[in-house]
Amino acid sequence: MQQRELADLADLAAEMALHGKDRDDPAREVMGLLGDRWSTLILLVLGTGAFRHAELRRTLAQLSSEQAISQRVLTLKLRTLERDGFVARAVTADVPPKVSYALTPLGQDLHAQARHLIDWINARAPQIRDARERFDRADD
Amino acid sequence: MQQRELADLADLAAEMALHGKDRDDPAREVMGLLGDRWSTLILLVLGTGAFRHAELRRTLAQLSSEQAISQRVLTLKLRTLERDGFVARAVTADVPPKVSYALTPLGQDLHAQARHLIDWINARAPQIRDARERFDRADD
DNA sequence: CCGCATCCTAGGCGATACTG
DNA sequence: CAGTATCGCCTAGGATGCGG
Repeated sequence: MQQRELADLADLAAEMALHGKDRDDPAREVMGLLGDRWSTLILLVLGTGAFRHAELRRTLAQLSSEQAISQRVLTLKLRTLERDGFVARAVTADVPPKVSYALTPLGQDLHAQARHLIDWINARAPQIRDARERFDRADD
Repeated sequence: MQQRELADLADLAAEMALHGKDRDDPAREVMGLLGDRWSTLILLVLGTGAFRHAELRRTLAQLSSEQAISQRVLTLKLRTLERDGFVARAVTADVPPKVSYALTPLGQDLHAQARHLIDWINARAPQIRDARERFDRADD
């Protein structure tokens, strides 16, 4: 049971690219995006079309059932998504200028991955809930 | 651009199941698992077989390049994974008793999802890095 | 309307020391 | 060896107020 891993572990490390800890390596960070409070939801909403900042904020509030994202955090999340190339920020030449956000092709691709994962989880939700119930009961 | 969403948003909400905020609904929490510092890595390692607590801790340390998980957090993460039915905890009747952890079938399934996602990200890593570089350069 | 700066809190995580 | 308890840090994220 000791030698077995030596081969496997090598590519595991490569897979997660966890050499240092805060490498600029996308793997951990993108996983982090999907796991955080808002990014995935933003992805889901932008998947339906382009949104302006305030409009997006209102929509997120609806979806999240009255619990709104602060504008500070929305700006932060959009910046991160934009920096990674998942979201494009467009500013009109109007006066006053209007800012709108939309998914890039890469962002649409990520959006698809996220949906796939969410669907998988939702399909397993009953199993998971059962497991939790059993665990909490056994534990007394 | 306003009416468009009304239909879509309904199932978006259902999809993420974000009714309250801290529902016992698995979707957000499992996404959170994948995004946190250790859970995915634990999944990856347990994907190669069963491990005892200390052994697992050492292995994780290797993979994460000398940055070890604290035993407190390892216990926490294993508990969460166990509670959700992804990991099974087995105790031998020996003296002294030995504890070992392994993936359940559901856990192996999640492991496969995680790998798939990681592979997707790694395949896009160059694009993402390019986007970042462009963003950081433009931003001055 | 968009974004920034400031302040504050809750929770994740690490370190250490202690029990069965 | 497995697990718990205490502590302290550090970051995500909320609230509010200002400037463009």
